[in-house]
Amino acid sequence: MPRPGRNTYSDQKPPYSYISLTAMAIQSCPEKMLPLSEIYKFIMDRFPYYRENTQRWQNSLRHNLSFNDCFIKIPRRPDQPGKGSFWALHPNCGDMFENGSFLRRRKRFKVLPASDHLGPTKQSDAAHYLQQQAKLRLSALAATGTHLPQMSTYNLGVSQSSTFKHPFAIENIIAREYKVPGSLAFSTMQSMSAGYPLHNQLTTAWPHMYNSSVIDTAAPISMTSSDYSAYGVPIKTLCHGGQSLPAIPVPIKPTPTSMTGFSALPPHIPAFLSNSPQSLSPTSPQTATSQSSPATPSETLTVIYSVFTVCQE
DNA sequence: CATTGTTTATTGCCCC
DNA sequence: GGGGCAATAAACAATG
Repeated sequence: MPRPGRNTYSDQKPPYSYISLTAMAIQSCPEKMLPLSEIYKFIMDRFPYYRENTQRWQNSLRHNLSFNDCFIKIPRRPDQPGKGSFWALHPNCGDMFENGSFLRRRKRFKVLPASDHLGPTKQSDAAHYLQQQAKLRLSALAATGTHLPQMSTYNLGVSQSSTFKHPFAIENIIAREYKVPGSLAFSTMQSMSAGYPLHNQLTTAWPHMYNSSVIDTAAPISMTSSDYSAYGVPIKTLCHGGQSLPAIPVPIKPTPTSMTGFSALPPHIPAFLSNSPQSLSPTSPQTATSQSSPATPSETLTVIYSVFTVCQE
């Protein structure tokens, strides 16, 4: 296999499917939902290959968004300006990728037509669920400062198929995208190498991906620079008290059956859905100092249950 | 009008 | 060879 030159190497087509790329983009933002244009931007920022022939791949990507049940549309709130909806991953599409790797998908995620089981399988439920999740993330964000706390929102009782983090896992991929101090980025790299026996894996295994922290210091997905929220209101306003929940928008892709609401947390949420990128590194300073985080997983879970209780009424 | 979203069709690859 | 998945093209509708 001839190795292409270094210059052309980074322009190679990434080994990810559009589903993987989209999932990466969605997972990279704190709200875990992005409008289409932001998904485009994420991909183009990270993968130079996709800065060309945009019409072609963007059409394909839109096709994937609509075609695959693992993506759900979450409508903007009425006071939210902008075109198009937010896109999120279906909460039950966990373990879609083997070992958390975005290189390979286990099987196509399909929403089951029946609704007599646990978890928000229906599009409407999933959208509802994700709305709440995004709100909780933002609330936690505002309560703890600029970064997400170590709130492993779904980690309790979740199938932790991957304490081992595959180097192709989302955490390892998007971690570099996060706006972190240089020293932290370095320690993250170190911990990744420690967690997986590959030497210098990022620079050798990801020639097709830019380290956007170099080319884009104002990381577009950091919370502070994110100019959109899923609720169309300033973060501070949104998180103030969190008492008066806005009306839950109706999902755009309705199911024929009536909406029953969901009475339980999803039975399984993948680890890659639950972890903030910072949490991938057990040695990262943020992890080391996260004990001061006010929201423990159990506390967060309690909050979630409370929200669900409210929403079911 | 540009963007976003849906749907259908075709093709290629991989695996059983 | 057939089935499943993914990439691509294209037509078309909806929307801001």
